Amino acid sequence: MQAVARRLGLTTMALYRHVADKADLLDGLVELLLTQFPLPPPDLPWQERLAQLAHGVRDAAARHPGVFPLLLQRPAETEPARRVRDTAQAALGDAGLDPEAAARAERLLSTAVLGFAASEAAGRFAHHDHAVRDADFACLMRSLRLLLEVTAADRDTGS
Amino acid sequence: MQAVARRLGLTTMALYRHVADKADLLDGLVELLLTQFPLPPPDLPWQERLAQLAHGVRDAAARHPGVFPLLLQRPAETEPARRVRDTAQAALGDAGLDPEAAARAERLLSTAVLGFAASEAAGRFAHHDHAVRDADFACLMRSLRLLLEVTAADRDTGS
DNA sequence: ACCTGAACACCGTTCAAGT
DNA sequence: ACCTGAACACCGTTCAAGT
Repeated sequence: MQAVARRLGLTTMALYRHVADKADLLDGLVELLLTQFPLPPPDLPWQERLAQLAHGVRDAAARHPGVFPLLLQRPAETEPARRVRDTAQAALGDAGLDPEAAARAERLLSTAVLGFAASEAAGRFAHHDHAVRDADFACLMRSLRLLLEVTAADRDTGS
Repeated sequence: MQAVARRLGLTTMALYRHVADKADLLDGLVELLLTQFPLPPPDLPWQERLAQLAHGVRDAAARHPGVFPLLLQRPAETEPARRVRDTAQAALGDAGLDPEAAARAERLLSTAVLGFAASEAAGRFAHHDHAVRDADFACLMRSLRLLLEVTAADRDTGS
């Protein structure tokens, strides 16, 4: 709070005009974070859209490692959070999942991607090169795509 | 610090005899957390071992929601952390992955499971029933097993 | 409407001093 | 060796008071 106020050239107490408390300020920060990467246009293939979303999330984590871990901590029911989630769910729907399955897949996929990005931001993989982490991320992306394609194929053949 | 000291019936300053600082105390807590679930015996099938590990992690998160999120934040190079990781890597080796691939798969799988458990502990899925979260977790487990089996099959047929 | 001063109840940490 | 008292530099937050 004091650091933020100093940066704005105000006293600490002036902040409480614009923000209810510290948690409210942090909520505002994660909301801002979710607008820091582009949402893929809906006419791209669904694989492409999910990949762009995941890369955007990872980039945002790299640019804002301090705030990012908060994303995994709160329900994120703000407008920008909803926009990101709807984009992912739409892509999963186009992958052939029914709405309920798409919602579940979105929760699981976002957890995997957010978890990876948060781990990286917090330095959990700090003893690995950036090249290793890039390969890890690529492997994660490949695995998730494979999984969705296998699931879709199972559905198509009715097995 | 003060709360811990009060619970021990000591003054706050007495803690600094046994612990370097607050971060050190928290490191000790996550170390303890990693001993709170059983490591599966190595004679079980690898699918079984990974499943037991994942369930153990989720239970630990449910029992200690306050400390758990810290697991995703630090490198975890302590002895208990290594034991858990080695158990997972051994199972992945038995699934047919070479050592490098097993290490990578361990990083990705642990991130997915830890991310899910941390999300649950922190209340990110608080607006969903426990039944929904159980189904989510079951879906995650099924997906990860499927993924490993597909990968193993690909390797066996040399494609 | 927006900002400030003064104050409150808390933090983690250090260090000289005690037994 | 282990613990304590006193002190320091910090937190977030409130509220009456200023413009």
